[in-house]
Amino acid sequence: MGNDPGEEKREKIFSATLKLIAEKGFHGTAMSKVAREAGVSAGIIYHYFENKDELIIELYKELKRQMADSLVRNFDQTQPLTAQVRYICGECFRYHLKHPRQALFFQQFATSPYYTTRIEKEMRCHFGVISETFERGMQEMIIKDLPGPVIETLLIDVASSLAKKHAVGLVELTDALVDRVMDALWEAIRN
Amino acid sequence: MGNDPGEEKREKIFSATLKLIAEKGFHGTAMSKVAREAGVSAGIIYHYFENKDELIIELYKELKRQMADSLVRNFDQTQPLTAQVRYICGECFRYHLKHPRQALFFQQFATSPYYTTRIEKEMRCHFGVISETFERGMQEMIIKDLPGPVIETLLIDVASSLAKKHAVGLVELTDALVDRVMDALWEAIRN
DNA sequence: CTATTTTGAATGAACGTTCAATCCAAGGAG
DNA sequence: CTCCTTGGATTGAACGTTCATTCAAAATAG
Repeated sequence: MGNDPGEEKREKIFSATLKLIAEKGFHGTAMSKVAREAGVSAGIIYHYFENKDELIIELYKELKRQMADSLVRNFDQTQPLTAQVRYICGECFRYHLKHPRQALFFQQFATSPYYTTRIEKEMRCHFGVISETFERGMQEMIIKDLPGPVIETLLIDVASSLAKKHAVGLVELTDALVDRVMDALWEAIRN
Repeated sequence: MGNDPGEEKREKIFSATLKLIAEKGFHGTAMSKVAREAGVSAGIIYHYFENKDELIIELYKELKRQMADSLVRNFDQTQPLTAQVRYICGECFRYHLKHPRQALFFQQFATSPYYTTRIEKEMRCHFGVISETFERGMQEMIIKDLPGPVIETLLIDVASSLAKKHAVGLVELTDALVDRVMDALWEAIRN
């Protein structure tokens, strides 16, 4: 896979940034530490990113894209809506449990000044299939007619919040517990 | 109300700290900025608190106490258990919507190195009535037997996530919508 | 007067960012 | 094959700023 070597370096910087931010938070993550963790010099980060803020926002977009891909990849639109919602919910949990650093990062990002409507709307396109499915579910009165961001909160934010608590040891998310939480969320959403 | 003037200053420092931490996070909140926001000199903070860490921990304890008070204030133990549990759920959800800064602060604190079992056990006493009610609710099968942190996520993290989205304009939280979300969450929690 | 509260300049460490200097791969010339 | 040129990639020391914290001195209270 003769990848662009610059792309490789970008990824190294991304993954070092993700690791440190998950551990120490935004302001606890120094650019010099990112450089050390990525095995590059401090200056080179500014060759690939304008500054620290842009690095963090670009990382968020990249991770959001990856998550959306993962949710949509095996999504089956021929299934009944109940199954579709459960699937999305389940994938969400599994994804965040499998990538605890991303869960920690997402939580921090969502409660930071970086989080804006502009960025969130920019990311909407990656979740097209999913939101369309929910809209149809609402029209057919199968699920409650709640605004998209509310549904997102109930599925995605709950998953990342719980995954974060799992990552720091506040709760143990067994498969059985995840199933029960998904059941509970379905009760919340369905009509 | 001839309050201790030192207590007034403490409160000023607390509210400045809360505001800045909710906006910028722990590391993004400089002591000098806290001082400016509180309208005091930088040095005086160290007269009331040993250092930044102690300030943050004391703020957490104070806010936790305030929240517990607010939940218990109009709590009516003569009501049927279902009404009691619902009442607490509703108050909790509304409290965090009403105090988004506290919600953001709690979220940050809970997943930071500041958060320890020791502090949490110290705070238990303020939630006596509340946790007893939840326990009885679970025993009598009124609500689902889910771990505390999961219930907390459904009430508190959902509330603060929605409050944030409301703040950036991603969704408009009308009273009617809040009621509907609260109903939905009750469906998730109840048995 | 004494005792307590308050100030804000001073301190050294750590931060984000810059940039002159170097490295290195690729290619043409001899 | 060797030498020279070229331009982007990379380095790390250096810069100015900001940080948490301290403390002698000033203000205030009793």
